[in-house]
Amino acid sequence: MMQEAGTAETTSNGTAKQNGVAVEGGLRDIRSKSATPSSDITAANLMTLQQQQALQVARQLLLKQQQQQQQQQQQSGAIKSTKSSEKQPALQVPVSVAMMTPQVITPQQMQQILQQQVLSPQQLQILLQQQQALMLQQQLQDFYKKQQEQLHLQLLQQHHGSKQQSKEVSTQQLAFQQQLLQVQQLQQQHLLSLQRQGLLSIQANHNLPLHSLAQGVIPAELQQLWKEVTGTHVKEENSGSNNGHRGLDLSSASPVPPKSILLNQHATSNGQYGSHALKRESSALDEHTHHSHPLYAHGVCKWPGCEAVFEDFQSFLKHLNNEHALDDRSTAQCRVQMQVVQQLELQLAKDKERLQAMMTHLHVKSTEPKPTPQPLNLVSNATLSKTAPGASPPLSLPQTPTTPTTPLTPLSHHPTVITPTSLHSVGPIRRRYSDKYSMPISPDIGQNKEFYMNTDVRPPFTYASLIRQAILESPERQLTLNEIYNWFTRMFAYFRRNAATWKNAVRHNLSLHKCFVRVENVKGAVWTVDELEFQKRRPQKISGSPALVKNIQTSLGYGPVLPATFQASMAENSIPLYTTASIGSPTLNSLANAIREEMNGAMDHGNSNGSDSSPGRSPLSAMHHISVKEEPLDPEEHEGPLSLVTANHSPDFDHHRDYEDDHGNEDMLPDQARNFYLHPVKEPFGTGGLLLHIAWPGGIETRVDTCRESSTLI
DNA sequence: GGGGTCTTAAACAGAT
DNA sequence: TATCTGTTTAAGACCC
Repeated sequence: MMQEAGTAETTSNGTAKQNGVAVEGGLRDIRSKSATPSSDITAANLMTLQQQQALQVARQLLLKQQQQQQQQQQQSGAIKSTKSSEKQPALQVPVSVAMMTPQVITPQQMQQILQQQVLSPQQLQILLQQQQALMLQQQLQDFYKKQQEQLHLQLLQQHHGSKQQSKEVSTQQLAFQQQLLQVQQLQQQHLLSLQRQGLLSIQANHNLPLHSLAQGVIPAELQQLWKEVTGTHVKEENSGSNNGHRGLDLSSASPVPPKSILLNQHATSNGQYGSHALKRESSALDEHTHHSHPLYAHGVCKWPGCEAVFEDFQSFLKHLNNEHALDDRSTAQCRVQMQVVQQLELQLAKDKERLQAMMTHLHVKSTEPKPTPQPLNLVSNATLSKTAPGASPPLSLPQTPTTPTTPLTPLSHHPTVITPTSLHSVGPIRRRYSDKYSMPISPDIGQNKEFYMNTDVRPPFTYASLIRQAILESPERQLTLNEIYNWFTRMFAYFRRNAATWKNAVRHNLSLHKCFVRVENVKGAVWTVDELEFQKRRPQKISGSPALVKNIQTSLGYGPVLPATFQASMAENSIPLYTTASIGSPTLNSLANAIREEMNGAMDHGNSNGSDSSPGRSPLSAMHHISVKEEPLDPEEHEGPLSLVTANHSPDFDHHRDYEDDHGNEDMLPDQARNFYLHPVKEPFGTGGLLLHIAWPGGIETRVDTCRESSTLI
């Protein structure tokens, strides 16, 4: 145990820390080490180009602002203090210029200038794109117009009121500072309020799949951005630029995102935020009185990147006021946090919309009255008759394969009604393994690879299945123990922590299951999968008992939803049980999905009999509309691009369903098909493919090579 | 309630 | 000696 703990420290890439920064940093490290290329490279490059363009625009605006500011200085005769300007770092000049120039600038320009101060071009590019989506820019413009007019008036008054330039400059600066401070304080109040909301939001959604942000600014990038920002200011502090009075330090006046923008940012995703801002302020004060603070938990300061430990709440408050006071550093941190929250909210809004559409879609489907709920030639009409008409098997967890915000894996038992609650069972909560039995592990991993890689969610597979998958994915179908470890950590964020636990479990499973064979190799001992042994367990117990079915499903990876009738059908048809081995191969293609779909169709029947032995379904089936229809199938009834009537030649298995490839593949199988039978003839350890012979009416056969993802007429 | 499966924890031994 | 690897046992949870 102690040894394993040590292993955890050395093999988890330092991700044992639960704070976001550490975790994300670890993820990034792992990603960079992973040989798997990112699928977002093209999109990322495109985004980078767009961001660079935006950056150029921002820089041009900065130059214009500088030029205009210089011209205005000459015209007004105002003497700027060269001393003060020289003091400011080059990067801060645009900010000061932007704030001090009594010229009206657009909110976009303002924001660009503001952010130019503390963020790198890449960071700025990201932020710029997000800022451009804001809607209350006109209000901001008006706000700043007024502020700048006041500043300008004050400047002129002070300018004419004094004849001594040095004194004039100092007076101007003081006025500027006062005005800026006033504006900043107003903005900061809103900023902190919103930032606090953002923190609460993040804490409340601690298990939010971070991968969901892959489409936008991924957390890792934000964390990196955050680190850079923090690092920048740490350097500034170390260089002594901070005078110790951060709250009043205007030497490097860093503007705060305008409050109107801040409000808008939340209003875009939640219209209640703005209206409740004051309430939250007051509630926050109440919380303070009870020694509860959103930025304080378990004696640790929750300010991003801080994590300072305090013995009591008062110390924390003191720390908060001193270390996180109103200054450019804090505002920059707030901006970053704001972006994080905004991204989360945007992503959440997208996913909510998607979820709503999916639920609506599935609700319509599930409530559609089936013309005839029972297919022909069903083996178990008695069991099927238990299914009420129209009570098609509910789809447990609908998700789109393109955005694995949550895994495409049904983690809960079939809910009668799909509710958001039923969909929120994602998380490290240990699920009963009957769920896992139903997982076709390879397709699921394929569909949810990004999700599992980036989200600390326990994969719904058994250790044995995962080990087998790891070994089968290897080129030589053999891995050392350490390589298996690496596969686990590479493929699943969940296994990047608690290494002592799961590594022990891996070793335990390797030793326990006969299907894992240890082979002495040149480079040491490697583990292989004895597929026959892996499959043998199933026929050994084939006796029609539930245990048999469960074992079959476990071995197949299709779970207990696979009805015994279909197993019997497979046995009769001499369909090798290693069919799924090819499915588990990297060459999985859409036709393998067809096989799964076929099985899922059978599963549907199994589910419809009300048996408790069907708690889960393939995640793919969850994405497809599957329904039982009476033959002949009316093409008009089909909503999907592909209408396939299948009638297994087995007398024990005959069902009809709609089929729609999850990739929209319409030409996979002709809809005139009346009979087809899976005839896998390949060996699973060969090319990893699967040959299927599909017999069509009229003696036409289609041979499908899953390796080549092609089909040819014979 | 019993059997089976799976996870987790732990102890132990041999190899490196 | 420390760590890794592999085996084994036990307990508990869950499902049928």
